[in-house]
Amino acid sequence: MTKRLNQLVKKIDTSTEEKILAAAKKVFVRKGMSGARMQDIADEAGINKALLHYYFKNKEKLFEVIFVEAGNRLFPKINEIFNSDIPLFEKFEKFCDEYITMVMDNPYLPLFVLNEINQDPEMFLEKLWPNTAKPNPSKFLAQIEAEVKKGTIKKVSPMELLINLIINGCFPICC
Amino acid sequence: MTKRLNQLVKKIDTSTEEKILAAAKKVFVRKGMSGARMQDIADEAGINKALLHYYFKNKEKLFEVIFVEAGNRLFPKINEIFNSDIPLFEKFEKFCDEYITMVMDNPYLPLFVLNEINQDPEMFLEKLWPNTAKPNPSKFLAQIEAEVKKGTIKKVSPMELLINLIINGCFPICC
DNA sequence: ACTAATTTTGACTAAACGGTTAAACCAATT
DNA sequence: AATTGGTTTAACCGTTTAGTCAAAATTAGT
Repeated sequence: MTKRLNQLVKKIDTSTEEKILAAAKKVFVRKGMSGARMQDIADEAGINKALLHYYFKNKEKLFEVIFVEAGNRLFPKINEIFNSDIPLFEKFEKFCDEYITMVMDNPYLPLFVLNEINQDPEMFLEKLWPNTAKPNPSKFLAQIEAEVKKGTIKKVSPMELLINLIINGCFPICC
Repeated sequence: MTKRLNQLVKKIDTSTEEKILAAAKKVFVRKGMSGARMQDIADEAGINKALLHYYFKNKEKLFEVIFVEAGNRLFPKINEIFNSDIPLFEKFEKFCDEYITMVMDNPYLPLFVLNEINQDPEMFLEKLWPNTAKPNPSKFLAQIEAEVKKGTIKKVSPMELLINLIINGCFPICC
């Protein structure tokens, strides 16, 4: 009786791994790698600290999972959007819409990712970049060049424009 | 002989306090409060770790000095510029010029300050804000309203405009 | 109901870290 | 030369922290 109930509850309840990941995300994103404590994550997940090491080898591995997930959410389908065939200004709209929505749901995410990339740029290149669809800026660049020649926009560096979009999205509403 | 030489060297050499502050700035700005190690700062300054506590009571106090100094450099004379009587677009130019120059000299500063404010907003309000000339946005706001009515610029929130200027300055050249 | 495998825990360890202390050092004064 | 006061250091201390381990609890198969 209780067994069947437990099984049912187990299926309904979020699994331990999911609880850990949710807790780790919350703590890491808020405090950063060096500021986060394994004990805090365990408390947040409502489990024993040793269980963290049972599911994830060590702090670094657990952080890596969160960081990669956060990065893939922050730079979601930037390339998919900007490499696609839709007109440039529709790209801006689509990007801003999706991006700002995401930032509003995860306010601390951009600063977190930006900061951790700053702390350890190699990890970004090794762990995040390979998982992302590689950029093919040629199309995006060509579209910008075209608009510049038409005179619809001023001459800008495509990369700077992208960075501006990403950075400005960090503070869509606050203050 | 050596005594006189030492005296001379002592006067020529930067003082210990200056060496500590320079080292602390370098380490704190790079690694953040939680990531910085007192030993690293001591090593960077080329001194014993205990000497840090001789000049500054503890890590928190030393950090505070660096944070306040960094903040006062990052938000330098924003108010002085934006409260002044010069025309709006000259304000933009002056601000961008001074600000970007500063960021180029201290690339890690904006992200550092932004991040630490995020970690402990109260410290910002208690330690940094009081040392800054209070803002008087009314003039700035009025100027923007005027330009909007003239049609020279689109309708924007003055605060958002300021934030955009500050944030965009974080990545003036890189990438 | 019994057993084996999996999951979870409390207690523990070793290292890292912030901070303290007493002694050594050094220039200036007498 | 001895004394004094500010400066610097090596050694040390207590706490925190990531990580370990064996035992307990739970689950799943028979």
